[in-house]
Amino acid sequence: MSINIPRGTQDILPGTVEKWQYVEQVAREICNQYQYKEIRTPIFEHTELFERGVGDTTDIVQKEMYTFTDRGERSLTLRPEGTAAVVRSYVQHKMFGYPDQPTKLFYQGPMFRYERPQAGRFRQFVQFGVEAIGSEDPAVDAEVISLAMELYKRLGLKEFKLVLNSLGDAASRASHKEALVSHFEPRIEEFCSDCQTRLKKNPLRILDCKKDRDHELIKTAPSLKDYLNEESTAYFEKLQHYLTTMGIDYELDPNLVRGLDYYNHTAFEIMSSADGFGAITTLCGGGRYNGLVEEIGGPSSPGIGFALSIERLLAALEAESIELPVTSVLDCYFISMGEKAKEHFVKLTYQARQQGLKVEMDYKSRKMKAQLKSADRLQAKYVAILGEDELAEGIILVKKMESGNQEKIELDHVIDYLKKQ
RNA sequence: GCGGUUGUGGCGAAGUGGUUAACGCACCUGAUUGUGGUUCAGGCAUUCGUGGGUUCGAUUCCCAUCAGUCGCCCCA
Repeated sequence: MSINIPRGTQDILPGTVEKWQYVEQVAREICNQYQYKEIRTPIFEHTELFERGVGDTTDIVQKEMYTFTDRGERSLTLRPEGTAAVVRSYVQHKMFGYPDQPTKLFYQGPMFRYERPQAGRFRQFVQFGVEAIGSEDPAVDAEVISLAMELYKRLGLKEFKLVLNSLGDAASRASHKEALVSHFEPRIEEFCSDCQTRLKKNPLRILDCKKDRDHELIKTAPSLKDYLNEESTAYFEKLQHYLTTMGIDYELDPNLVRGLDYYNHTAFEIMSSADGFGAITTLCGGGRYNGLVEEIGGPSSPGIGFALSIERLLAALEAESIELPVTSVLDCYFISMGEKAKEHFVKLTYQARQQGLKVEMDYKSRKMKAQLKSADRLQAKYVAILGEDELAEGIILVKKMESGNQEKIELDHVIDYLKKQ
């Protein structure tokens, strides 16, 4: 029995990998324009980092981490998200002391969560994310959000929307949570079993429940908005003002909550609204985390960032039938008839490639017809045919595939000829 | 962690309790001693995810298990 790929992971094969490369390239271009610099951190960290950074009450930490003990008895964890590690690095390398704050970073790489896979969800998935640490200014929030929106826009996506909310500061959040619990608790048995567990874990989620959405208590529930203090409200309004002046449309959703503990103030999601997209519509999630740097052991530094999944991005492109410009053509396919010609091509393909040409040859001594078929499949612009007769004459037949026109070229001049085309 | 659904060649996909497991695509070979995307002919699964059971006999029935897929929880 052969061994298969682990559950929830995927091989990205030629034919698909080009799409990934294209998306990654566009993301890098945008980051360069926005002046976000790439950071690469390990794919595993001390388990404690995520327990403290992500929050040990979250589902991620409680049941989704790939945690293992190494030979030195250290508890390590395959990173389930990127922000904690970036912040760890920010603190460890004292980036808060760098000139030109905020520190603007981006990362891209695999993340790992032990979950049941489904459409848009994997155990290993690739996130692209940015973090801007060291400034608490709604203009930075606006910049970060606009960066994410720009990526989808540049790739040609149309059916997506920005959803925005403010969670306020920690105090606002806590008092709202308390209010929610005392609002629902007396009659919680009227709600579904999910909501009953939500009451203790994350009461805000009850507002979101699909089953209980018509319950009167949901309509009369205390709104987070009413628990935002003056500062939080002003911050949120300023951000909205900036987005409006940038021409970025958004939708306010008071029930938008992010799953990780570290968020406060700005929370946002970019969601696909394309038909036929799976149940999971979130393409990108992000928000502000003003307490996180301190939590990780650094000086109090406010930050904001987002993470998006390349898998979901590609799925969204697919749902909208958007083709990325990734086709590749071959300059020339070398067709050999006979052993001598093939031997000559071993040298010729090498030389052609040194000259910057993209060429291929046959390695299976197939019939000319089969070789021409390959040339066709590889979208070769030209084909160069060499057999006993040509070798004797010192020439080679160069055929333009599109027109079918064919001419004799001196064997020593093929590369030059091809380069001029 | 829970639930639905599927599992036959490289891919797609029929099928039946019983001597030889359709078909399509792809691929290879030949018709055409050296010219592509057309045509025609031929080739390509000791085998129907895996293990066990029922049976004279199972790819077809039953059980288990694994995997894919979709959904719930939650999230990117």
